[in-house]
Amino acid sequence: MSWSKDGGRDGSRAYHHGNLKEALVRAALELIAEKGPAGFTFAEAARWAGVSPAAPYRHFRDRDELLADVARRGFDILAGQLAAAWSGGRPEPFSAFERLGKAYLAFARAETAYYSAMFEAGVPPDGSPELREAGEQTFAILREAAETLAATLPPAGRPPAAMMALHIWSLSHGIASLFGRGDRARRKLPMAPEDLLEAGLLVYLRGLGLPPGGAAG
Amino acid sequence: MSWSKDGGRDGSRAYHHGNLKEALVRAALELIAEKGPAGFTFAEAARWAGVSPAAPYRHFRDRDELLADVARRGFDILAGQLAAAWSGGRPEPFSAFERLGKAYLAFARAETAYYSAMFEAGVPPDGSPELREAGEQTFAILREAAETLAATLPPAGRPPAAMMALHIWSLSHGIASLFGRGDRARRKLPMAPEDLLEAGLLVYLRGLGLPPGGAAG
DNA sequence: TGTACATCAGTGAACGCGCGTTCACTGATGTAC
DNA sequence: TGTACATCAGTGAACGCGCGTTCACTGATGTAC
Repeated sequence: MSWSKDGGRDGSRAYHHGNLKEALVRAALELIAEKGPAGFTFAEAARWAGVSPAAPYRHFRDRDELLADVARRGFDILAGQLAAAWSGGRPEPFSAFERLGKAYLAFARAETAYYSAMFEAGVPPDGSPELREAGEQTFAILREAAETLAATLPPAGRPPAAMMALHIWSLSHGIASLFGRGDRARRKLPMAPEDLLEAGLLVYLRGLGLPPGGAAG
Repeated sequence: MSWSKDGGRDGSRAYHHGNLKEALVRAALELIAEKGPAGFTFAEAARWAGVSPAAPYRHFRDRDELLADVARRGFDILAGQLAAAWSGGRPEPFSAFERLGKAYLAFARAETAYYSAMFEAGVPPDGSPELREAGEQTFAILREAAETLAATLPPAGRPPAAMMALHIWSLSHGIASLFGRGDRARRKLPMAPEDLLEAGLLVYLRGLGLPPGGAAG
């Protein structure tokens, strides 16, 4: 499918890899998934990509820069999935909001390697402008969703939409980190993480006055 | 204060350290605080404790066992602080519950090294019976608090206390992990994490029918 | 279309370093009598 | 109270290993003319 750039020249490796940067990112993800964010080295990523240990230095200053790039890509992907789940709040904000939370959990489970690079590898959230930007764009989606939902709420005692977004993020993140991850650090839970989140969201939104006319709990 | 076992014999180091296990744990905490759970090695902990690199093997099979012991101790400490904050639900469950949440945040901020050993170092929650037990005892406190609080709630549509406990844990944990930590992986927040948690708890409990007669929001 | 040349993305050998782990050992401590 | 001995908790030297990083290099690619 890809490889069109190198391929064709029988089986021999081309001198230029052609896509080493992407290959290193994929290697990092593979190794993180296998051994956690700690157990991955620059040299090993190079080996995994089939390249000499000096080659990665053409693309990343060091291991940390590679990790930060992985985290940034993770935020881009997460933002995309959240946006798709939210889908402009259609058909109506309440159910779209629930999809949003579940998309967060699904990401944590399916993309554990990204998730731990983003949140648990010690990468500082504003270590690079690109990373900070990607993180903010992700949060912007949550915030927009919260704003749309807030507009359907009784105005009395309604908290700022930004705060609602932070609550939802924190709850989803807590559930994902403790119970929803795809690796061996997951804790056992007597129910599906999605159900735990859904129930929590329902209680929370009821505390805000919802549902006034929406779906019944 | 301590050292009574070795001390007295002028300034020379006694051949036996006397408290090496504790010293290694302290070394691990120091190093985790300084460089994150990834950046700490068995050999460095030995050096930090002023002991030869072979000495730790008398007390821990390997680095992972040391880390798991740090995590276990962390849960013991956290359980103690949560129990103290809850304080049997006195003077009344609602305010005690808020203290509980804040104690969780305080722990994450003040004991960042413990916190990351417990939750972010990749230590599997049931890697050892002691660790699992300590984790369960911690959760038992949350659960007891939730049960006491649940008893004050209107019974209609009240979720199981265990689920309430999980919601509160997840929310607190999410806020602590994202915004409340004491290290450089903390995200910026336009308010105190404690306030974010308090507001979230209030909404959640209102969604459960609280406060019927308790403190006003 | 062909040639010369700059640039780019790799190689592979080399280095110093610190880690994990082992080993035979030794000094200190505790206990039996 | 003193002696002999077992046990315990450390030493320190040694090892093989893989990592991070550098260096001069070289093959492939793109471009000017």
